[in-house]
Order: sequence, then C-alpha cells, then structure tokens
Amino acid sequence: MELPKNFEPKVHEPAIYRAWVESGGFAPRAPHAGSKGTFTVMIPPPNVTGVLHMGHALNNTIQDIVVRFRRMDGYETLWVPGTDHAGIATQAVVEKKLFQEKKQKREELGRAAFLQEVWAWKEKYGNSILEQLRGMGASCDWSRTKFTLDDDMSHAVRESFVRLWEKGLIYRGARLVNWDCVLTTAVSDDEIEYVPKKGKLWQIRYPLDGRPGEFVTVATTRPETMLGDTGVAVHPDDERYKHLIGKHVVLPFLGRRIPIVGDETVESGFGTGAVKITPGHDPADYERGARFKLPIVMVMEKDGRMSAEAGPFAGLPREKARDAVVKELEALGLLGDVVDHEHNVAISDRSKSVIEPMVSEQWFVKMRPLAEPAIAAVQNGSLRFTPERWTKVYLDWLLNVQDWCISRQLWWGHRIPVWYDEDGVPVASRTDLALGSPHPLTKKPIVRQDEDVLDTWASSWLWPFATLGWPAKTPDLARFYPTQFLSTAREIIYLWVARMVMAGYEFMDHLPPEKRCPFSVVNIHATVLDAQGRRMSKSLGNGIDPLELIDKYGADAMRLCLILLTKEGQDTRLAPDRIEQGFRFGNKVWNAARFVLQNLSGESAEVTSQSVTRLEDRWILSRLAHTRSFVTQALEEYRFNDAAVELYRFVWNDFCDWYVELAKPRFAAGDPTGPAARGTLVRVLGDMLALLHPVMPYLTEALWTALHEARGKRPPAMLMNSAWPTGAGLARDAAAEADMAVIQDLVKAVRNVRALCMLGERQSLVAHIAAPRDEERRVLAEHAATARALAFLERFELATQVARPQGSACAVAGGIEAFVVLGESTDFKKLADALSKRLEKLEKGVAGAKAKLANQNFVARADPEVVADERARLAELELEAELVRRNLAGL
RNA sequence: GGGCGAUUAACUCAGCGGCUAGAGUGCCUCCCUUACAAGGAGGAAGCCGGGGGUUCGAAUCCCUCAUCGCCCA
Repeated sequence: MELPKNFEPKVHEPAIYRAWVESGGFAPRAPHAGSKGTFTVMIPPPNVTGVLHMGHALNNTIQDIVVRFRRMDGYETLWVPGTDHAGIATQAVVEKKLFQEKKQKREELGRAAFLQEVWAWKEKYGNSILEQLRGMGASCDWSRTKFTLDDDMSHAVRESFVRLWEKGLIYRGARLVNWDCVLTTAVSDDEIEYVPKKGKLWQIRYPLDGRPGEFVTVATTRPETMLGDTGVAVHPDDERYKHLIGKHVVLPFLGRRIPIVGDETVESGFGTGAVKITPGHDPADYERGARFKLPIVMVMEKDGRMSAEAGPFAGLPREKARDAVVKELEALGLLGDVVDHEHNVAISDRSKSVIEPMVSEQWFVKMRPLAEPAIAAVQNGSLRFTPERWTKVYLDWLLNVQDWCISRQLWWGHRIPVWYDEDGVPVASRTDLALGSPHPLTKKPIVRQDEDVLDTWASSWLWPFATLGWPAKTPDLARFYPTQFLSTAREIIYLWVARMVMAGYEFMDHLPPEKRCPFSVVNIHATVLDAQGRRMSKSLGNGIDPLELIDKYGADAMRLCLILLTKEGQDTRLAPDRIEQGFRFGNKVWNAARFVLQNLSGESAEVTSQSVTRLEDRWILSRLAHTRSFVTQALEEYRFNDAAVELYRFVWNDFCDWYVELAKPRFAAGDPTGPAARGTLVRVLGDMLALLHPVMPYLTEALWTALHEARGKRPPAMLMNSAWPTGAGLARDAAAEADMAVIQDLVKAVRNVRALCMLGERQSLVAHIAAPRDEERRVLAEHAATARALAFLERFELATQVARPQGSACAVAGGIEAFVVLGESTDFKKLADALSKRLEKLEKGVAGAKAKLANQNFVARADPEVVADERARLAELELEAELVRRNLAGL
C-alpha cells in the first residue's frame, strides 16, 4: 500500500463527493433499532442571485460539522438545502440585464413576459451557489432542494396568507413606508442602511401670519420638503417660542397657513429650536402630524419627482427641487444661516438610492399577536441562542415589534392572493378567482387581482415547515419538524429567525405548543472581517473569495481554519494566507497516516487500553480517550472551536510529535513489541480520522479507505456513514500520563542542552542521570530505552546520586539532573547564560509562592486545596532552583 | 441616540478568579534523521488598553475613561 506523498484536494474532492452522493448518505437513514431519532437542520436559503462569500463558507461549515457529527453519532439526519427568490434583488438584476442587452424596460415587456425572463435567468444562474456548497463538502439532502417560488412553497405562502386574513391579522392601510424611487417599491426597514453623509442644515424663515416683518426660523436638512409642511413645532417650555404656540405662519411659495404647535419631543438645542412638520415625508413628522391632526400633503411622486402639490416646483426631480427651493428662498430673503451638517441618510440596500419616506397604500400583518408566543419561546426554554447574548437582541425586537409591511410593488414574487370586485372590496382566496366570477362575499363580479407581490420574507418565514410539505400533513413534516439547529448571521435575527418562530407557533397549530417552535437552538456565527478589521463588502471590494481559498488550499483546509479562527461567534480578521495552517495540518495528518500504513503488516487484533502494556501505548490511548470525550462533548454543545483546537493539538503534539516517534524503533525486524505498536497506531488513527471527519471530511474519507485497504479489508461503510467513536476500550490512565510526563520533561531538557551546545541530533551523547526521588528513578529505569531514543542518547546511566563528570553540562528536569558529557569545544558561556536566565525565573516563582504562603489571609481563607497545591509548587520550584544553581556553579 | 462586542507576543487569536499567561503565523539558531523541509529540534519575544475598586488572590469580577468595530434606530 503506497500513498502519494501529499493529499491533492483538487483530485480527490470531486470524486469523494460523488461517492458520498452515491452512497445515499446525505438522505436521512430510515428509522432503525439503535437510532437516536431525527436531527434536522434547515439551511438559511441563500439568495438565488448570490455567490458564495466568507459568511456562507463559515456558516455552512458549521452546519455541515453539526450534521456530519450527528449523522455519525446515530441520528437520522436531514439537512435541507435551497434558495430564496429574493424579490427585489433578482428583479433588479434581470431588469438591469434586460436594459443593458436589449434596452428594454420591464413595463414595455409586460408582466408575463418579464417573469419568463426572470425564470430563464434563474434556471441559468440561480444554482451556482448550491454548486459552490457542494464544493465545500456540504452534506445536504439535494433530493429535497427547495426554492421559495416552487409550486408547493407558493401553495404554502397562499395558505398562510389566507389564514392570517381569516384571523383578521392582515389589513390594508395608508402608512408612511420607505420608498425606493428607483425601483418604485416600498422596502422594509430591514432593507435600508443608514450612511453618514455630509449635508447642510438650512434655516428657513417662515413669516408669521398677521405680523408683518416677524418670522419663525426653522432648521431642516431637506428644504425641498417644506412644500409639504403642514405645521411648525417648538418645545412647549422654550422661552423663545412659547408665546407663539397657537399662532400661524404662512408657507412661502404656496401661501398655506399652518399652525405652530408645542411638542415635547422637539429638541430645543437642535438648530433654531423650531422644526417644520412634514407628515407626508418624514417618519417623526408623520407621528407628530397624527398627534396634532395635521393634514398630510404629498409633494412627491413615486418616481421621486415633485407632484402638483409642489406648486411652482412640480415636475422637478427631488435633487433639482432642493436647489431650486433654496435659490428661491434666498431670492425672497427667507433663507437664514446655512451650516455644514453630517447626518445619517437612509439608503436602499438594493438600488443604493436615497430612501424617500412616503405615505402609500400597503398591506400589513399585525405582529403583536404573533410575537407573543415567540417571546414566550425563549422564556420557557423552547428556544436557545448560542452565544446566549443574542437572546436579548431577539427579545428587544419582538417587544417593540412594528406591523409588517408585506406588499412590494414588484412582479417577481408571490402575487398577493387578493381580488377586488367593482366596488374595490377585497377578498383573499386559496384558489385563483377568475375575472367576472362572483365575489365570495358581495357576489359582484371580480374585476382585478391585487398587482403587488409579497415580501420575500413572507415565504422564507415558512421555510422550516413548508420545505417539509406543509400545509399537507406529510410524513416528512411529521418526522422532521421541529428541527434541532439553525445557524445564521446576526443581522438576520429579526428579519428571519424571529419571523420563523412566529410562523411556527402560528401555523403548526396541529401540534402541541411545545412542539411548534421551529428549532431549539439558534447559533449566531462570527463575522469574518478583512485583515484591517472591516466588514467584507462588495462596495469596498475587500472580500476574500472562499472559492479561491478552496482552489488553492482545499475545502478541508478552509473549513478547519474558519473554525480555528472563530471562537463561538467572536468576529475575526482573515488574511488569505492564514488558511495555510489548515493546509499544513491536513498534510500532517496525511503523512502520519501514510507512515502508519507503510508499516502495517496485516494486524487485525483490536487494541484497547486494557490490552496494551507499554507505557507509550497506554499513554496515547489515554490521551485519545480524553480527546474523544472532550471533542464529543464540545460538538454536542456547539463549541466547534474548542473541538478543533483539541483535535489539532492531539494529532500534532501527542500523536505525531511523541507517539509516532516512539513507535518507530519498534518496527525493527523481530521486535516483540512491534505488533502492539502497529495495533495501537491503527486504533488511534482510525478514531482520529473519525473525530476529524466533521471538520475535514474529504481528507479523512480518503484516508479511511486507505486504512482499510492497508489492512486488507474493505471498509464496511464510507467514513461519513460510519459510527462516531464510542470510546469503547479506551480509558484514561493517570499513571501512564504522569510517567510519560517525567520522560517528556527529561527529553526536552536534554534536547535543550544539546541545542544550546550546537550539537546535532546525530551526535550521540552519554548521560549520567541522578534521580534521587524514587518515583522518577523508577520511571526512568523502566523506560530507559524510550527516553534514550527520544533524547538521542547513546548511553544512559541512572543512579540516585552522580558525581559530576568532567566537562559536562547538566539538564535539569523536575528533581532529575542529567549530566551530559560534552566535547571540549563546548560553549560553556552560552550554557551559563541560559541557566542564569532559568534560575532568575525560578527564583521569581519561589519568591512569589513564598510571599503568598506568608500571607496569613491566604492560608486562612483560600481553599485548603489551593494552599496545599501552592506549598507543593513551592517545594518543586525550590528544588529545581537548587539544582540549577548547583549546575551553574559546576560549569 | 440605544444596545452589543473587542483591546493579551510583531500579526491573528485562545485563556475569563488561584500552575512559571498559551497557540498558529512571523522572527533567530541548528538539522534534507527513509511519514511529512507543506517537516523536525531548540530559542527570543507580553507593565494582559489607562485609571480606580472588590478579593487572601484579578488578564479574568465591578466602575470609569480611551480607542476600534458591529447591530439597531
């Protein structure tokens, strides 16, 4: 059996992925004896227009680790993949393409033809992100792939809409919404971002009605909206303006007479202390307007041009209108001070245009009743966040939840299932209502369907159960709902997580309440930042492409590194070359396995902690026992980083650095301990591959096959479908670990002396070892050969006391002195320096421990065990310091 | 404006009441020893952001300031 020298991800990964798919292992296993039950994960459906970015890479690595671990651990696992139709984003992409390629606008094409274009686009490009997930090794059940506009999903959306309608939770109303003037649609609060921009604060003087020559000066960042003003507000306690409350001013250009009101929400310190009220175009003013029953005047059209209400400025685009208004005010002498002013401007995520708050007719869902059970879910423990602190973020949003504007003025999406009769009376229906058919309530003919579509989240909030067939009561739904784990990004807690919880409680009402919450654990993953600590973004162009990393280092390397870098949701900075650590580790594992396989000779006996007798065998199995249980527990608790760090350490530092080196001499022909060494290597390697598999699936799968082949066997199953190591036959062995530590300390001390004296490992040395303490002497006597091999010693003389040989240096390890006989050219000065330094540290430690123990309070109040430990530590330090001091004197 | 997080070695991060504060990368010295030079052996490197407090004991808990970042408005 000869493995190539290196693992070649590009060669192996696609073939292994195909084999996994063919093994059928991505689909949930059928219920069977010994099964731990089902374990379901729903992928956060990426946007169909999306390409894999670092956030997806991390999040899907996490999900795949969970799913692979649970699968091996005996659960019937299901990971459902899919994409969402991303209404605005997708429509915008296709509109742009259409315009660039054919100079066509969607209006010219018409609704049906345009939608055909979008579907064609989706078929062609919409699967790329799912392909990329395959490349990462994601073990999703692709046979269950969903798209939010699939027929069954659309059916679920309509059912949910009609149910809410029937419960009276859907209403239509004029509300101030965030309006995107470029895409001409309302967008939700969550689809806008606030960008600080340098602007100006203009002061405008409004003439007081009936008091010629007197003015009230208001300050505004948006002078063009003054045309829609229907009031002026001042703080009721403001001495400057108090007397004017109840009076009126006359709006320039339009001559409208508008009142001055006293409102406590006005900040007297801002601007002039008087503010204009524009209920039609500002959220705060909308509230104020409602409080004072001021009329709403809309001075802007849906496309951002000024409306007829804008008088002389009608027809101007909003930016031009601003300049014109300012210029005219100045001409009239009504413009006051103009100062620079930085403020946050709302920008649409999709079109990047400035959001215009506008009053329009929209459909809303009443959120308060839906929020109640979602709040209760975290309070009664049905739902848990990890890291725990995100619970607060979730609750804060739910406690202050606003009604949800679900209509979008788009074509791409689920068309709102509402029809109107000739009087405009709406009705929601599960089935399409033909034009001319009688309205179910009024019996008058149906004349039209609502033009708008639903917000994309109105479908993705149904994801955890609609993907399983809801509203039909399918076997899948009964078997896999509720799910166990959801992993996602923090900014989506409100948009999606909270709404899925609401939907679960609302629509899964055929289940008892404790089974309605769609998932029990929500993992909020870290944000991967660029090397300067900035968020990766398209506009900055600072993103690292995971596909490039996979191409260069392999999927396993990227997966491991992302987990090593992100401790439980803590943000991290990533530079591409950091992935090299994962690559090197993969290489290390590969070569360790290669070494094992090269030296096998048909061992088949199962090695256990009970069956081995050699110290190093007992030791490595003890370390394995610890690592296995540590990693298992960490994965059960979703502490991925802890699991990965522990595995890394075990593989590299315990197994490769020590055990493999100790095993080498035992392969010599005729060595009676050879079989035990080979058996132990096989045992450790097998378990190690299994433990590593969730994080590094490809590499471990390849080695799993190779390991079985080397033993002349066919693997009973692919590693992916094999059992998680149970720890059977493994036990912690404290005595072996303690003995091994003695040897390791001595070996390191000798190596240190050797390096200081510039002696290569080849140069054999003789050591005279003094071990006055029985325990240490026993260990060294029993394992002299082991210690000698690792320290590259030719001879090894052990005694209770040793007279220092001529021309020797002394390695001190614990209570042991190892006198190493050196050549004449030895640099004793260097040795002395190193020893002085070490002595200094030791003496510092001694002084610290002494001071601590001299403190009566410490001795009296600290845990007796801590005090005892401190005493023991002091004794050790003093002994070692004494040995080093003596050694130094002897040089 | 509200909330959250971070500040530990040159860099990226662990450690979150008690070992001589750790790892990876980088750096220095030595070594191509037949698993791996994508490696091995050894080493240097830290007033644990500043200031207060609690405690026998603080990188760790509390307060405060500073800086950076994120989420929400």
